[in-house]
Amino acid sequence: MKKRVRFAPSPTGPFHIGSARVALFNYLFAKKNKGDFILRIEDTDKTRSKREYELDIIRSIKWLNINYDEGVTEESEKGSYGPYRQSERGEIYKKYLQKLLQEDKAYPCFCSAEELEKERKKQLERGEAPRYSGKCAQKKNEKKGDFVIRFRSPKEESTTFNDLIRGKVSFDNNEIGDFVIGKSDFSALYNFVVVIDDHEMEISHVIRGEDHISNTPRQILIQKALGINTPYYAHLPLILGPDKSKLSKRHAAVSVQEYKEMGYLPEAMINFISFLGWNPGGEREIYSLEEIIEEFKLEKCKKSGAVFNIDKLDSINGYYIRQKDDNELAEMCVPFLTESGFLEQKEGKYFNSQGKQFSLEDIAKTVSICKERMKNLSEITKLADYFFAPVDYDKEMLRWKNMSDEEIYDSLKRGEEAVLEIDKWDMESIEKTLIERAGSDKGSFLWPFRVALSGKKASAGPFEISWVLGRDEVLKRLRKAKKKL
RNA sequence: GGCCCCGUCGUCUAGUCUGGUCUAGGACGCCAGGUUUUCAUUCUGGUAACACGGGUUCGAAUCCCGUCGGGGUCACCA
Repeated sequence: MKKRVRFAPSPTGPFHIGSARVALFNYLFAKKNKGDFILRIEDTDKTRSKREYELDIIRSIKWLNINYDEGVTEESEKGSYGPYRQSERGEIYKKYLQKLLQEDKAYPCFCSAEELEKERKKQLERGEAPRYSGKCAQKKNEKKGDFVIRFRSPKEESTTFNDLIRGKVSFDNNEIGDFVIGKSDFSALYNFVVVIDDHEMEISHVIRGEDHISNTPRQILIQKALGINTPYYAHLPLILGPDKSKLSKRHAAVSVQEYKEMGYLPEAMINFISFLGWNPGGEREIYSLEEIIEEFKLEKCKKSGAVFNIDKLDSINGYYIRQKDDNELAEMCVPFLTESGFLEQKEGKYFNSQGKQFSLEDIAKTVSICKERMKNLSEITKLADYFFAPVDYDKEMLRWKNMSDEEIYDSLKRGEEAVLEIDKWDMESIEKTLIERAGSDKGSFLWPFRVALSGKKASAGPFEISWVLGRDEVLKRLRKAKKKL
């Protein structure tokens, strides 16, 4: 039988990194097993669901290069099991809800919310699992006002399923109680719609977060009542914050969009996230998406949660940045440079605030000498500011060790002469000439030179900066530095 | 609190199923050193863990039991 999996997020907020991982694992499983991956939008909660969040989900998944075979797209939807939005599947749920009602496997409950809340509190105080008393379970055809539809769950025995990651998981049926599956207008609730959709969409494996474990017996009970098959279940461990609780906004940035904006590369995110709670075994840690698919096995998933370690992400991201082709990297950096005001894009050309024009090639050169210092794309603005804007710095920064002002001035002057001597403006000639001129005391020559160009204590090297800046600009900056003394 | 799940360096993990090759390996971080004008890159070395207690066994990180610890979940949300 063909394996079919789904990722079923609710569009109730910015797309979460934890959700992204669930989506990824479903995708990996589908690809590895030549199955189908479906994106279903769980928007039964009309008040909280928003179209903008739905778009955020779709775009984020796309940005990560996770493709799905069926489901909601930006424009419409694809696949033959639709509609893929639960808000559009009301009639389907109604049919099943009525069936259960007719067979007396579910019943209307007229208890008021206040009543229920009181009961719940009491149970909680007594240290019991709150569950419905069953007050309306026996009353027939009471017809006054709104009601909810409760599932008549068995009071004896237990429900057990074989989790593909955790093994046997068992729940006492008596702990479950008669839970609500729908309302008087025949709109259906989560535990019910999931079962119906997974069945109708012929989902074979449900791969989701550990937080759904306790919903699983309820869903299995509904499947039994309906006489439909139970899919395989696999519950992934959660992504944790530094305090080991579920990763949330108070720990770190949690939306995929935020990571994109900070300048993390999708391939780095994928590599990092897939190795949270999963590992192919062995010592290699850098894998492309294709390689991860090739290695992917559900059984290799860990059972325990994994702390989201931003340092590790940074290190992986830095690695991917260093591997990137300069031109490609330049294009990826442009949005960050324009966003922060260093460059302005006009008719496909780039200008700095002084009106100086930069070609993409210029930017690529700049990026090429900064990239080994970048942990993420946004850092280009701090690392390369002196290429796009005038430098300003304190005179003292020019001082190498105990040099006197005169020595610094002399050093700068020698630099100027050297620059004039360089015949061919390429990296080798620049380096060769400057090194020759530096003599044995490289620091006292190279440090003031470099600071004059970059205005920074830490930056790329003087040869590299010179190469990118060009002779005229280098001369200009050296002269400007001399005037400070 | 009830129920469910989990427990190898600070963190991500390999090893656990199929006990011995594990005086527990790798990565990130951190520390020290080499290269280097600076920072970064890179290279070398170091730091640091089988939660605890009982068993079973010639032998346990690996199997069993218990304890402790952590997390998840208990809606007319999903």
